[in-house]
Amino acid sequence: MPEGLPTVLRVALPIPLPQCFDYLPPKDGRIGPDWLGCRVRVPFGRGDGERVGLVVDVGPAGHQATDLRPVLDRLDAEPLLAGELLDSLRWAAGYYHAPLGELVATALPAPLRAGQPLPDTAVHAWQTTTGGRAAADAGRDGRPRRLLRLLLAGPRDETWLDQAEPGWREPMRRLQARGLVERIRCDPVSPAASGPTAPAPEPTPGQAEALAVLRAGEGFRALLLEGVTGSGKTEVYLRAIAEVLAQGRQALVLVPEIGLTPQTLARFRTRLGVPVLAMHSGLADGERARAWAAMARGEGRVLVGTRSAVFCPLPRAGLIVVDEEHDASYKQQDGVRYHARDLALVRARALGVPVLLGSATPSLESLQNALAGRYGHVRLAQRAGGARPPVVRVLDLRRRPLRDGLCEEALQAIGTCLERGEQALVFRNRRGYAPVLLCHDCGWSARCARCDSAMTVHAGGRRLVCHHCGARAPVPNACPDCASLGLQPQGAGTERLEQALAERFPTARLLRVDRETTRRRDALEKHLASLGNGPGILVGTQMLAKGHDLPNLSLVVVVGVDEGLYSADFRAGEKLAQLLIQVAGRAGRASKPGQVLLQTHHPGHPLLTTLLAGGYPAVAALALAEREAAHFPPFAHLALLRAEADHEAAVQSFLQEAHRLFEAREGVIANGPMPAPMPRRAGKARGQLLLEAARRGPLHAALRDWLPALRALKSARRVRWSLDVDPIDLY
DNA sequence: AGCACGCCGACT
DNA sequence: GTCGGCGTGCTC
Repeated sequence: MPEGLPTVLRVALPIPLPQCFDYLPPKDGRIGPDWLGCRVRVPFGRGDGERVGLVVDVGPAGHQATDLRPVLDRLDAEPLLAGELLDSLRWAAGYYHAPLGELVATALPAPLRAGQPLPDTAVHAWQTTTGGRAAADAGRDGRPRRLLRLLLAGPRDETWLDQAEPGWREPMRRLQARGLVERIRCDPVSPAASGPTAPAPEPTPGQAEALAVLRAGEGFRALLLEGVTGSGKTEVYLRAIAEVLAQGRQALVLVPEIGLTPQTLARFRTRLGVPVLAMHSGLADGERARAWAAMARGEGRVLVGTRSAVFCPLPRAGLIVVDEEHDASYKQQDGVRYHARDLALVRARALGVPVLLGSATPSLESLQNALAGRYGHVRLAQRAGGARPPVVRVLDLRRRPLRDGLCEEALQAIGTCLERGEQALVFRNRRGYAPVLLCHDCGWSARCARCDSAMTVHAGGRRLVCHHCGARAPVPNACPDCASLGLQPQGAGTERLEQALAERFPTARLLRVDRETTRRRDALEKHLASLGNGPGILVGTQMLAKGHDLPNLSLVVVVGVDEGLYSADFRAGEKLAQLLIQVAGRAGRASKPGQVLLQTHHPGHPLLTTLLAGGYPAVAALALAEREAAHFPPFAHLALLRAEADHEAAVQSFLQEAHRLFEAREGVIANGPMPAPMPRRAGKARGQLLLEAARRGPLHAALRDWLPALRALKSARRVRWSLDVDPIDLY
């Protein structure tokens, strides 16, 4: 061993510092390459602070080692995070310019982050004992005896019992106490009983083509599967996953935040015939850790999860699917601001497996990759089962009176729809009663004291609420500026629409779905189930744009299209088109064609005329041409430095100094400081600096040099700042 | 991010 | 005379 350079463990810690930390072997132990990827408990900082970190390197100390401390404990006998996943985390740390320790912390479920052992993932089943088999015919009829009879046919695993016999645990325990049944461990890969599987329908030509493309190659390849609602994208996923399972490999399916419903999971389960693990924010920490561990051990075969599931280990990976790949919920908006779809691509490449990106309205990024030949591209044109696309009409609002946000023509269409015994959906992307409270005499409007935004009128016009900071206030009796009594709620949110529709159609069933009426994930399903298939009206926000099939829905009215037409955000057009297509897709899924009405004051706007004439592909082509001309993504790459502080001056001086530090470079432009679209929010002043580059290389090289200098700035200590690589929203 | 150390205001 | 404000510096 050379002098002065002892072999140390390089440990990544969950701390916002760019470097890793070197530690000596534990007091009595030796270290070797087998430590790589294991968690360790280490002393950290002054006093008796301790942290859990991950060994990411074993080798000679990076610098002269005089003050190194030994690790306290090794927490894993076998590496927890190594190989491809650790490599991908390293890549992500470099790409997002975040500390590796923070990526590791993001990838691990909370219990593992805290140092707990990898949880037990054994699957347990129940079977009868010899005594139990003898006793099955004797005794009274009842629940215990029914359970006993059930087990006579063979052992049943606990997941199966949960579904088939809710509340089975208590009677089963009593049977166990009488020595009639016993609990056994069973092989998780071939569970004792996985229930019946549903037959696969015959694939359509489009589906067959997509599957053929997937089968054609070996190793990594990306396929963009573009298909309208109801064209059978899920069927392609299911078949592709089934093929992967048949080879004994694992599949990861990413879904948007609101897409992970019990129905989705049930569909996967019954078709695939293997346990399907779920991972989403509604899960308890222990459950997440169990799903993660099951995948890590190769026992879990299929994982369906939201954004963070992209960090699950896949030792026997066969396929990654990203459903609704354009969905903004794949972008993490705090901490390490990663994009799960992009990381799915990176991991698929590193794992040497195909990745399937599905959407009715692909992101311009993915579309451009497909057009450039980097991704395969299959369009599923027609809806399965011969259903016809909805008829879209624009309702010109100019010079037409609005009744609480709806024009007479829309109201009549809703009436006709109800008379036919069908359902109508009124879509409005604003909750509350009215977006603005205005004084008709002097022009005053109610604004939030802590944000640069108007307060929304709620509770039928009695309360003011700020949607950005949650501030509440009563609606004043008179205008605070001119004492006029002419205060009027302007515009209509979902609450007002609901009220107006209730007045106009007093006997109709009416259901409002927004964040106020629907807090929990499964509440949406319950609400929709309560509406049933009978005639009725749904009023709601984005939450209604997808999920749950509504076969009797034949009319969609979109209120408030105009806000998206003239937004400052360069992605607004893309987002509006995606939303309109998603919502329109709700209409007429069964045999009858649906109708979609768009209320607008700008019937001639190119986005609307293009959408009507050529659908999403035409809008996307137009938007891509605009982006190329304006040097915006996907034809340029962005990074956004955001800052916020109590005082505007702190934000400004930090961003100015940051800009000054950013030396002129070939191929990278720094713009700003520029005001955030909402310069003050929840009492904090906010600002930003935007970096643009035609190529990623120079941008990342610049960031690598710039960030250490930024961290050293005195003014950086007076603000909260963060870097967002590939920002989705410019604020 | 924590956490400790360090120099200046209103309280027992 | 002290308790405590958060500015600043450091963490293998």
